[in-house]
Amino acid sequence: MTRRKHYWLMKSEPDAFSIDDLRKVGTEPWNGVRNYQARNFMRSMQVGDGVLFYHSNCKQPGIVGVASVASTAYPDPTQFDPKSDYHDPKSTREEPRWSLVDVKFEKKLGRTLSLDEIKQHADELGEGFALTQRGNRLSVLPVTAAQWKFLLSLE
DNA sequence: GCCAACGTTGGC
DNA sequence: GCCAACGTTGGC
Repeated sequence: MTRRKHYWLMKSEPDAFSIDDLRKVGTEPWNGVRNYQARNFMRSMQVGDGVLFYHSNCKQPGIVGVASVASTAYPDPTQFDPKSDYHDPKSTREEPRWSLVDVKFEKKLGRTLSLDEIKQHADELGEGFALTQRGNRLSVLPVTAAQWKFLLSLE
């Protein structure tokens, strides 16, 4: 079953894991997502989907690179690890609560598309752009093909 | 470091 | 099932 490529935006704190870190390792299991909506988005991802890599909680928040989905969703191993910050004692191997996908580096943008700049294009991006919706803290969110194309045209 | 916004938890 | 308390996110 094939379907059209979908697009996503995934946030990461550069102090913890930056676009340069992703370039270094190539592919990274996107562990630690502990929000059901974000998890459900990951479960609907397919290999080859496009990912905008976003730096959050830092000096210049914004889109810094492009990645792709490199696996379908599978259980996040950190949920079973008592020593991990992401350990979830309520999750079992029989019925894992949390999932992740592997994310693969594609490219780093020539410049950061800052949140400030993105907000200035609210009209082109439309009402439905989850990133700039008030109070939205989702770390994984969908991007339409039109939004994807527009955002990357800003580079 | 502050704090608004939001999700989750748990007592009732 | 309500909702207050608490924890987290993330811009500023």
